[in-house]
Amino acid sequence: MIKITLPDGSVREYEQGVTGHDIAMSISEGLARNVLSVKVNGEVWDSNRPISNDAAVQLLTWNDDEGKSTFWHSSAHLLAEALEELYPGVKFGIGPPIENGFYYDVDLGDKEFGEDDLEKVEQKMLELARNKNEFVRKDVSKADALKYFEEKGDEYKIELIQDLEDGKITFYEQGNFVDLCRGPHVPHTGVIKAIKLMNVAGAYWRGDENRKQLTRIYGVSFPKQKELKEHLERLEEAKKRDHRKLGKELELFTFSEKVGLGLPLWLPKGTILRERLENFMRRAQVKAGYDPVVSPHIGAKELYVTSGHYEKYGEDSFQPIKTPNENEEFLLKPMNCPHHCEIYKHKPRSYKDLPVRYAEFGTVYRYEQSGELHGLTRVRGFTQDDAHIFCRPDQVKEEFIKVIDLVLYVFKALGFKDYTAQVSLRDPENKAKYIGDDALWEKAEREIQEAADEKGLETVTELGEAAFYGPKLDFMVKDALGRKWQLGTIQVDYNLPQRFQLEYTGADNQKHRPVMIHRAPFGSMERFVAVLIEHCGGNFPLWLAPDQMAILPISEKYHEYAQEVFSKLGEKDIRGFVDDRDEKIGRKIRDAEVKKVPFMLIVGEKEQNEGRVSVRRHGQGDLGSMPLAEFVEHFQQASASDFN
RNA sequence: GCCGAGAUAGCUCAGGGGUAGAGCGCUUCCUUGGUAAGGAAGAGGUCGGGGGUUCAAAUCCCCUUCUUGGCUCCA
Repeated sequence: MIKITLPDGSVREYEQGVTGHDIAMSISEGLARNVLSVKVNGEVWDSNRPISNDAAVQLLTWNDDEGKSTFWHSSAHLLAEALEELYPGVKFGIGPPIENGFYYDVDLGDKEFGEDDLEKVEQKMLELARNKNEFVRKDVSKADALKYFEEKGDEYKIELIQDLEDGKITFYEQGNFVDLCRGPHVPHTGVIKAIKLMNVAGAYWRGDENRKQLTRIYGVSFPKQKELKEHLERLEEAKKRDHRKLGKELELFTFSEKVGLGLPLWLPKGTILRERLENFMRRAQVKAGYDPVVSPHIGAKELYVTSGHYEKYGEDSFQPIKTPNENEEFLLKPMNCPHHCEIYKHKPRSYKDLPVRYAEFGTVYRYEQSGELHGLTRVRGFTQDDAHIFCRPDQVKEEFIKVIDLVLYVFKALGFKDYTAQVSLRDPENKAKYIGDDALWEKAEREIQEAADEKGLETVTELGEAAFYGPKLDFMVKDALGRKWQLGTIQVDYNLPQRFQLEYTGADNQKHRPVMIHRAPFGSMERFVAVLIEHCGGNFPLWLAPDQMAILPISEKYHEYAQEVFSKLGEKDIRGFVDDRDEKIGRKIRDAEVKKVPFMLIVGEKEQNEGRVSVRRHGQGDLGSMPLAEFVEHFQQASASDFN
């Protein structure tokens, strides 16, 4: 007999060789039906795999993330089985579960796989699922594993097996399909009841753009049809919050082919929103001891040769601008830091002057690959809420922490709770991608982690995500459709001060080298606004809303009073418009609601006679009539409470 | 840049070899109104661009530009 400890701490005795399924059966038949896999001493196993020793066991169902992963991983195998039936000779790459579903990378030879094929494959999968084929685990030797896939002619699996250790290789078989796989899997294909293949995409084998591009088929599956339906409805809802859609509907920004791809045009309402954010940041920065600076949009090529940007990105950048006469070349600035370094250098610095903090809403231009452009989140011209802090080495951590405070303040003010703090380090396998010496990199990496730890920030570490001149602390946020974007970023940099020969005179009367901290709490105005739009679904906090109120006269007779209210509110910095169209009040209300205007002020005979306004709040309805002064007070309170 | 999908009126979209359609928006007129769409009339499109097939192309084929879902990249 062996002892099995369940998550609630209870211990039960079972025969040696008991399976997760058996354990579930001993609790209830219903549970046994729902068990997808089982966690044995922290490792996820098939629910039908025998347990031979005492163990801590957790039964995993659809309600556990790991249970879902098992389910989707098995769905990927089912997809592969369907593909093999429909397209004999297909070769397989990898087919993992992902956050919302699964995919399989396949080589279909000459077959052009389009979206029309998805439904056919989907039907085949459902057909195969109904066979309730068991997933059978088999240990195989490396030699046998290689032999199997050599005979099958699947070079991708062979490559994968070659990297595996002999003795630890397993195959899984369901129906006529055999795959290299470490598992685990659901008991049989029959539990997969609802399947939707979402889309096809090209994906490079092993993520290497120099290798063959395989066809990646994305799908999602569920144990119940209803759950699939709900999932698809959630996706539809999320699409309604897409900043590209709302940006158009609310007239915030637009693009023009004639202006150029990836070059956003800010419309008046979007510009107001953006300026309010900028002013908010300016005030916060004044408080935090930053000095504003301004630098031009271009800089001599030599500037970027010095900074290292030219060597690193010159080929993949907008090419230099040439002057008509002299042999001069200028680059559109891709970064503000070289300019700020030169500002730092305009006079000698004493250790007593540091830290110096230069802030600029600097517009930069980067040549992004055309396939990368995406609404406002990935563009070719954008404005960073940039600043560079020049400080002594002993001030780095303190300054870094102050910046973290600023970023957190900004996120809090805007109600961003769902972010990840990511420590972005060098790829240790590929140090040639970065400039600067190891010791300084290590020092910077240590300082970032320490600062984050001191702020009690929960961080994830990503290798290979550093900037080429230094490590970063990035604040990542997801958009409506779950795509991750980097917003705020803080970077410690020992390299640029060296390249620009920045100095200050220390207490010892010797020259010393300052350290630079690059930081942008929003990241860029464009991306930040995009994420903000999706975050609030276009219902901006009152203090940011482009139109804070709409004055809606009942009829033409009250236009004059409406104008009077409008200018009185303007004096109190409450912005909006008078809807003086020849429409009925119901219509005006509807239009203001659709445009997500926070306050609607209805004015007619009663209001005019008594100096009042009838107030309606977006999404809430009629708040009743009140004297204008009372509305101003109500507005100001509402505005302040929107500011977290 | 690569693989897939798409582009028809300002917006959202239908149509699919034989003289371009709807709803909303816009303009004009009627209506002067009380908390989510008042009525009528009208203007508006070389069906993204180029080439080909055809008696005839928005429609079929090829190329191209842009948009889009991914991949790679992201100072």
